[in-house]
Amino acid sequence: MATHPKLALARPIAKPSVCDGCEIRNLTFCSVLSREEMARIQATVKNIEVPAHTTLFREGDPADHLFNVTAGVVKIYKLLPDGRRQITGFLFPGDFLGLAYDANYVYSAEAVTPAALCRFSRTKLLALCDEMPHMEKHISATTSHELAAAQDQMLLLGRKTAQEKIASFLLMLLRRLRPHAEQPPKEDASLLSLPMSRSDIGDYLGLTIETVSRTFTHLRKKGVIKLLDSGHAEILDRGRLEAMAEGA
Amino acid sequence: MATHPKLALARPIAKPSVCDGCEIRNLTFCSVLSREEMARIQATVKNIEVPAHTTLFREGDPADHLFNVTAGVVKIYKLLPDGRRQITGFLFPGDFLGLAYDANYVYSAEAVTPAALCRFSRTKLLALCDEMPHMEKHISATTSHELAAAQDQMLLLGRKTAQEKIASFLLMLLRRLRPHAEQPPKEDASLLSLPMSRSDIGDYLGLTIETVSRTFTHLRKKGVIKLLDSGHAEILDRGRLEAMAEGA
DNA sequence: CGTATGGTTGAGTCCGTTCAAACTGAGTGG
DNA sequence: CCACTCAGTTTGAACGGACTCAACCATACG
Repeated sequence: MATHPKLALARPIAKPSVCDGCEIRNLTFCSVLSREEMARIQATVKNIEVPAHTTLFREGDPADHLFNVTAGVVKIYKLLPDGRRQITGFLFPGDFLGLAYDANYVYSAEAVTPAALCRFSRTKLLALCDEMPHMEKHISATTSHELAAAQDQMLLLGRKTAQEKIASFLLMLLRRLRPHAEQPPKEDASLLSLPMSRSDIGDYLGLTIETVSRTFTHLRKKGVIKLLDSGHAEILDRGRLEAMAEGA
Repeated sequence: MATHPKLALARPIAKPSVCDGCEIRNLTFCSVLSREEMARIQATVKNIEVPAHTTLFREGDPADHLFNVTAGVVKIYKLLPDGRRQITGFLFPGDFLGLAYDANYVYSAEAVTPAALCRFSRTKLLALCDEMPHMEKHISATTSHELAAAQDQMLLLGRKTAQEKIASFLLMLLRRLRPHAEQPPKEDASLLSLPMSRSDIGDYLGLTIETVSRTFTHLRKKGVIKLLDSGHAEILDRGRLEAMAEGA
């Protein structure tokens, strides 16, 4: 699969004040923090960069850390004993990561592309939450949001056809992934990068790789999308795709 | 389907101090409230009782209220335009209900059995959250819990077979539904009431009613469960069922 | 180049669906 | 008390969408 070597270097981390130059700060709970509060957070944070396919943690591991994705794409997933896998989410810059039930992670996390993350000590961040209720509020709003998204995904997994699933997936990516880079809508905003493998897409949508591939070609033949290469697509008829996603 | 006429009357509501006698208080955020805080909450709460199949609210409705289920079973679900339905959860006494994205419900809710609920004004409860951080913390912990459950359900919907789905479902009910009434484990704790219709079970598991029915009989013929009537079952071999639920 | 990995395409199969009919049990009214 | 209805459930037979198995193709890499 086409990797994205530039991504890992796209956001050089300035050592002295990591968070000041943070381009995705306004997407996270950091956006509600004052200057002093940011300083306290920064004392507990570590910026990490990982190559693609790095496992960040596994389901069942002690949940020592929480993360914010700052660059790249991360997937979270659960496994059945025989290896069947369900990807429960793709995470993009600004997304929060590390939900734990009591003290252990309830899912595994792996970098899809080269990725950068802010790593927090779980206990320290939770302690800071007690002192900064507005931050806690932001996090809990995020969790509610994720729960709503999870329910949408349940509808998709339980009741949509392969074609509807793929259409929904492409639209989700279009919403979440700013087209290619952070350039303004110069080029048509319908260009879409598919950083994850067909296998990942299948495990996210409850399909096999073959069905994913066939459905892509089917949409291509219908003239709804254009496949540039396996990692890039263009949405030719967004309205049609939106209709398909809801089964119309 | 067999309704449960006794349920609606099972918890007589004493007008003067509704919450004092609340049997499920320790299951909700009320458990962390002091006496004075309870009094403030009580001023905003209304106890409602509804017959089976009452719609509490619909997806898209203005989210004016939040609810705690105090008796009975409630289902929450989402619909596709053509009527396909995904039930995203069954709620039991103690469960919290009413997640809203901005100001509108993101799912519909309907009583499965006769049910009783505490109804809160959303704005008032959110205001009280600001003053009672421990209550807010409890609610947000609940939301995290629900998110973890939602991810389990995604694994089920995306990757499990019909048999594994039904096995998982029965075990979920066994965990959530105290066998029959609130009597201590006098009778064997493997008795299970199935208050929802086959259609509800199907829409919860991403199956048709026929497949649900067939899978039940299949499990019966295997000797894993016993079907008393369409609304009651007995788990004969829990270990086997647990193995089946995970695909072993 | 040859090899490897991931993606596409084809053929055949199967699990769950669809369509259809029979059954069950609760409620109703003669 | 029984006949009748009706909604929900069960069972049967046939179908089909997605899966499995397998071959082929494209791009990356040593």
